[in-house]
Amino acid sequence: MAAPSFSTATLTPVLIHLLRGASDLASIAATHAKLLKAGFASTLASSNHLLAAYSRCGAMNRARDLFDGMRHRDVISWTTLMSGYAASGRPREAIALLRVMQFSGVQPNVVTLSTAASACARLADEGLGRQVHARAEVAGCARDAVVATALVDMYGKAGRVEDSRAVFDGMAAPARNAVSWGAMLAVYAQNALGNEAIQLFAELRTNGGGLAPNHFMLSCAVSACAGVARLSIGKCVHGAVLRLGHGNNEVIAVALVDMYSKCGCYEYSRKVFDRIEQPSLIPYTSIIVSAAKYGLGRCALALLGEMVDRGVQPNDVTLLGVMHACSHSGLVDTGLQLLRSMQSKYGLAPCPSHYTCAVDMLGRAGRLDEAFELAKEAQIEGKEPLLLWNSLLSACRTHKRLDLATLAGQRVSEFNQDVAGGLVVMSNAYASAGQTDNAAAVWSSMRRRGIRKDPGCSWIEVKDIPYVFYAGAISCAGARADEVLMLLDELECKMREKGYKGRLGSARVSDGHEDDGDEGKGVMVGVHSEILALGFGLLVVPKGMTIRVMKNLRMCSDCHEAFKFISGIVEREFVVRDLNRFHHFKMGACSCNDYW
DNA sequence: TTAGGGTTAG
Repeated sequence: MAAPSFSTATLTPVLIHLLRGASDLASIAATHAKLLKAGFASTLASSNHLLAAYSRCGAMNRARDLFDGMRHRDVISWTTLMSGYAASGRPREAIALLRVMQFSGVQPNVVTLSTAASACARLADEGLGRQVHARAEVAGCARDAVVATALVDMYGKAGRVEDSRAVFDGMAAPARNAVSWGAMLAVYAQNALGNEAIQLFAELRTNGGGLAPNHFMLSCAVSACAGVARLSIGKCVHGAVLRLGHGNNEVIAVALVDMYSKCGCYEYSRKVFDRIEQPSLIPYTSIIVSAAKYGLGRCALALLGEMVDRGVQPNDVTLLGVMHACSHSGLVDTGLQLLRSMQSKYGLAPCPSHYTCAVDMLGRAGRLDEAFELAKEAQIEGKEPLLLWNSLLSACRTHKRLDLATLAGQRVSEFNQDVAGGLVVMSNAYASAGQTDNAAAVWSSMRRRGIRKDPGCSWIEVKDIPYVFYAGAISCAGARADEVLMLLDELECKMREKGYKGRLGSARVSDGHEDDGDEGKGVMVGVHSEILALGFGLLVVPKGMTIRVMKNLRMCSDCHEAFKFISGIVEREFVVRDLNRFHHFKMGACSCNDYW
């Protein structure tokens, strides 16, 4: 019997099959050598297979050499190389190839253009993205499901949400599939437009042609609820997650941990986390960051220990979370130790944000000279030092160290970008020290320079509807506005009897955390937004239920005191989420023990 | 048949 003989015609498919399964450079190179030996390496199809294989394992230099040596290249060769560059973190080179390709007379197809759009998304480059969009229009494929979805994602990553939506709306209904819906949801969620995301998620039911939410859409929906702290909707989505069988999906679980934490329910976060079987880096980081927001420093430290014991390496975000937890629970020296040991213990160099956290921690503990030394030591470049000096400035104000405030204020004013926050703090430092002329000068300089600060606002969700309050503006309470003001008036009297020294509302030099409220139609000019939200909550949230107030800025110390008093007087529990953390008020005290 | 789209911590 004759020995089996393989012709090159049968050998090539075998080798190509080998290439497809190969993920390491060595085996790809070996197959490449065999193809060369068989004399088939230079056919277009084999070369394309080799290109794909090298690209898949990230060997872009090998792929490029091969590509440069090819006698003929078709649209697949070009697209394969583009895709390889985009996937290996070199999206700019991918886009550059698109130009050369067209120059060499090869026309891009839908695959090329979707690859190009996704490369632009990685760059978050709107200008390049628009060029790709225009090419897709010219080629007549801008409404192709994949191209359009990549464009939706691209505009979203570049922060152009309306353009994303226009592309999404321009897709013919049959072209819209689960991926395009998911992409649009992600755009809203990633651009802090949680309410729009929630609305789109609801639209899926009516206009989605029977599409069921998949794990992508669910994680986006949960994350959208987290962003706008919509607890009741978040719980509904959680229900859908369980019903649809995604209870064991780690990505969704992380989104849920984050959502419950941002909605003021740490216990639920913890429950969701505890159900994750082998939590990896991101779940651990997420629960640590949650614990930090609730001032659970020891708990965060325990979680860090647990993850290290399980062989999960923390990263810079994890350690920042632990430092915040230390900061929010008064474990100042433990937090500093962590900063000092992160390089030796975890191989991570401290980032500007770690220094900022440490400086903030020392500043709030009144250790201002140490904070100053650390701030000087931190060799930080770029935008970050603004935050660092700003936080120090704030601490100088609290602890009435005008000597250091002036120094920090100088550093803050060296930054030309986004100075509003810093100037407000500077003005408050003057005001606290009784230098009202200087305080007013800073304000007028801000007005002259057209610098505005985001207005402070607080909101409360009642029966799925968010009510947003601004300082001094009670109109959001609608017909109950007068009742709210009367209630607050009455509460203020009772608080005074119990020793409250602050003022719920009155005309005064702004303490800066809110500055441009209404002129005040009611009796309380200048009353802070969280007080109004609380007053409204006391009227409409049934007794026995916790009142949850969200705020976009840090709570001021006056309001914090007021909330403590009120919780004792009305015997109710309040949870306030401010910019940094949660405060749980109960029986006249706050869970933060006045660290914030 | 070798190339394409969406998710989680800060």
